[in-house]
Amino acid sequence: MSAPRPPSLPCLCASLRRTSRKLTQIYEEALRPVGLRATQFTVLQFLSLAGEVSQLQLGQMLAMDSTTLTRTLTILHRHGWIAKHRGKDRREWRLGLSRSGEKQLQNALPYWEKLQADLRTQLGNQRWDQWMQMTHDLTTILAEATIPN
Amino acid sequence: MSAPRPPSLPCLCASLRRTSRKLTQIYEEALRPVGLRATQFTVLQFLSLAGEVSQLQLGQMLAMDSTTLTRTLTILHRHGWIAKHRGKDRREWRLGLSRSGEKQLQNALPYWEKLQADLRTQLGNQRWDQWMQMTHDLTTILAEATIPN
DNA sequence: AAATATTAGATGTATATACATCTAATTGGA
DNA sequence: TCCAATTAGATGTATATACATCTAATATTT
Repeated sequence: MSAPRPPSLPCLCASLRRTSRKLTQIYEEALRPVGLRATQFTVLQFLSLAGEVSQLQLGQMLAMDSTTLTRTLTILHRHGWIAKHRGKDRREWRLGLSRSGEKQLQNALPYWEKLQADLRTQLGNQRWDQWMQMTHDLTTILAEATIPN
Repeated sequence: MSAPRPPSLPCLCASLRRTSRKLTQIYEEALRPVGLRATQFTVLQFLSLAGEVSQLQLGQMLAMDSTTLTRTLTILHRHGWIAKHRGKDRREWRLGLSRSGEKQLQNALPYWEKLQADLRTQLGNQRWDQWMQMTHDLTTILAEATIPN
């Protein structure tokens, strides 16, 4: 028995969150063998690409509240995957990947790359590219938008 | 000082989740006056539109694990917004809105409608419609997709 | 420089989310 | 009918997420 087709939802937030849940389930299944959750993989990969940043900067770039990052970083640090030291401003953390964190990211990358490739095939190049572009665009627009009260 | 532009992310999941976080923050701010979280509003609105469904069906249509719904429904029921009774199959719940739940949804709708309208303006009709379509489409594709191991 | 305001991150709390496992009810077979 | 297998939802646990509030450090004002 196949699942019923998902109904369309009138709320953009509801519709996007539903897609996000579904996609996250798929990515987390793929990353389960390496023991990374979607958010954890995202932080590791981002630090690898962006180099050293503060917690606040990391939060801004991922549209994640800084206090949310406190919890995520605690988990990653507990595993030994994060290198952190105080900045010139001693309130802030300068964050990067530890040696072990680089290693863990390398462990995860093959699973991630395979899934990305499989999804690209499923969606077709055009739709895949459109999604990559549109998610980035909307994030940018929302970051700059002034929503009236 | 304006926030730095969000960098593009190579991971579809990361990019979509970032958009989802940002959009959720905006919707939750708009719904705060009525005391509803995004997920809670979604469930109330969905039940209003779909009528009586079981917990499992609700979960399938929202791409939400049934055990996640147990927690969300507990909260909504505590507020008195959910009507539930056992189905012919006595393991399942038949779920609907209570009188008070209808009322609460009505309270929320003006805030939701205003935000939807404001966002439609910000994005432009074309991009808005594209988003409504693409989120629905991707959810459908992912629900039917067979991702290789 | 001293007092005040602001800022970075931590902590308390509530909800969101899903997996593993459990219980109770139902279904399918022998 | 009786038993095994399946199924709906509940519960335990871990993480994700953000707001309100707190502390310590920095920046601003007088």
